[in-house]
Amino acid sequence: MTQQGSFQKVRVRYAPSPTGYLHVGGARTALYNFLYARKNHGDFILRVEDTDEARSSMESLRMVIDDMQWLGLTWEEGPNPKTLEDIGDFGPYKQSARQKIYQAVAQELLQKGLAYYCFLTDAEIEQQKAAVTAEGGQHHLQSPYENWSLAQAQEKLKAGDKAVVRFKTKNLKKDYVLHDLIRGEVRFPSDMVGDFVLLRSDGMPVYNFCCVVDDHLMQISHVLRAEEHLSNTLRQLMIYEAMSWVTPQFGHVSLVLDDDRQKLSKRKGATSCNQFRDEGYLPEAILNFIALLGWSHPEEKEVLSLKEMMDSFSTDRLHSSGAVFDRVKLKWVNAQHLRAKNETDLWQLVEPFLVKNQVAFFSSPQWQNQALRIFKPYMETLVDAVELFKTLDDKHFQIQAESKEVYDWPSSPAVLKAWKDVLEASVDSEITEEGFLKLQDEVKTKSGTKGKFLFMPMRVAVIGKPHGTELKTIIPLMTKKALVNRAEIALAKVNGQWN
RNA sequence: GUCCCCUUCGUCUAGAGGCCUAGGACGGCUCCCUUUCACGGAGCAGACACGAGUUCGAAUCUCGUAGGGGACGCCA
Repeated sequence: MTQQGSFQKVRVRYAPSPTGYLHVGGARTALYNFLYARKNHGDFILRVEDTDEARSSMESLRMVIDDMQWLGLTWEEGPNPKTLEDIGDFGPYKQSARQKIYQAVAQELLQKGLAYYCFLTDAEIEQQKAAVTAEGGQHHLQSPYENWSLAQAQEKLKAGDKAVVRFKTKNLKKDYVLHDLIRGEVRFPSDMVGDFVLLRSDGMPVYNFCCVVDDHLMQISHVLRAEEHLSNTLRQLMIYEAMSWVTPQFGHVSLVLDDDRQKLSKRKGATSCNQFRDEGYLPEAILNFIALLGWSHPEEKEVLSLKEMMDSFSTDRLHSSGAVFDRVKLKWVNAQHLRAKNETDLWQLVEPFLVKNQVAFFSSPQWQNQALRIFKPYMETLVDAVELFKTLDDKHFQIQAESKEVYDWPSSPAVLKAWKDVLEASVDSEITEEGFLKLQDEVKTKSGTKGKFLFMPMRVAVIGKPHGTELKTIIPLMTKKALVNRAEIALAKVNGQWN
């Protein structure tokens, strides 16, 4: 009999296999586990499932850990984020370093006759599969070795033959019932699976086996994981029963899908956390957005801080159908978090993007704060700052094609001429908001225009396009010299040709 | 193919038998604010996959059908 529940303390884990970047689907699973731990004053453990030696790498582990750090999902136990050395009392936390543990458990199952050495080769398995498929039957593997005695098998092993250890699924109870936190009662017929591998022929354990062993040994109380593992749970339940171990509470969250309702794919755009970081997304926005893909706040709040999520998280608000990853809504969520930041903090985030794109800026914090105050409502991501700040950098100044219509107005040359003259006549080297308002009045009188016929040509002469920020707010951020220079370029253009 | 899971506006979701003429958010559209754009504000359109039951009453419970997804590895 396997029991469910009855653990001293909430202990949850996120167990990535380090075979690439941290995918947003994985990040969501990590987040749910993290939130559950924080809400229930439990432990959050990072376990590294690196038993697939061919695909796992230290570089990938590094990437996953960096992304988790960036997101702010911290763990009590697992690899130290800097040194990668284990922290915690239940280590090692890398499965590749736990082989002896798995082998001991496998031995116990072997001794009890609940598992057996199987010497079937790949070719033999293929052959058997083909034969069974031909007659349309169920293709569970039938191993001729399932009833061999341990001594018999060990002799063959000594002779140098390679064998895997298989779990024996004959003689088990008819079906297994899983009480899933999200899906309720799920019943699996035990003949759904055949004798599955526990240990590979090189002694390395296979996922379903080490997962159970580790969850038990690490005293994991709750397992929140992706739906793709739902049918694996049957195998795991069988192992728990064979070892008479108490099972944790399982909860299977559904998959994150692309807009074509397929599993999220790279072809449609970013899918990994580091890509979103490069695209100017805030970690709190990513967290907020992915949390809402399958979970909802009790008061239906949409813009949430990590703290608010930690305080209000519960598994009963997790739901079971697949969720499409809507990049448009992610942008909106990002904009909300971005606008909630004060200018000083925001500058810290924006500056690296400007530097990377060689956009010049003034070092004065007053200038930076003022610029951000103006640009914030125009920004959805940090990269948006690049185009915005370019308008203030002379080497990026150019009259955009969309300005042509404005320049074709008969009154526009007069406005530009007046603007340039008035600017040059001005005694100040920096133009304040009040100063600009005076100049603007002069231009109005001199050119005899008003409304959009006045403002649009002037805006083109300042930022290179007819739409954008209010002139009186942006002009104080520029030097008179730069403004005169731009006015000259604009005037030359309006008098010349559009090519 | 077999087994398992899922199915509410285009998308994310609220909804635990009467509070549902189905609520919110993103997106769309309209209007307001505004010299433009953006922000902000107000409003409009838009969904219970289908079919049978159970019940006085069903988005909610049951069963079927259809569609989607997942698993069937010496991957995780």
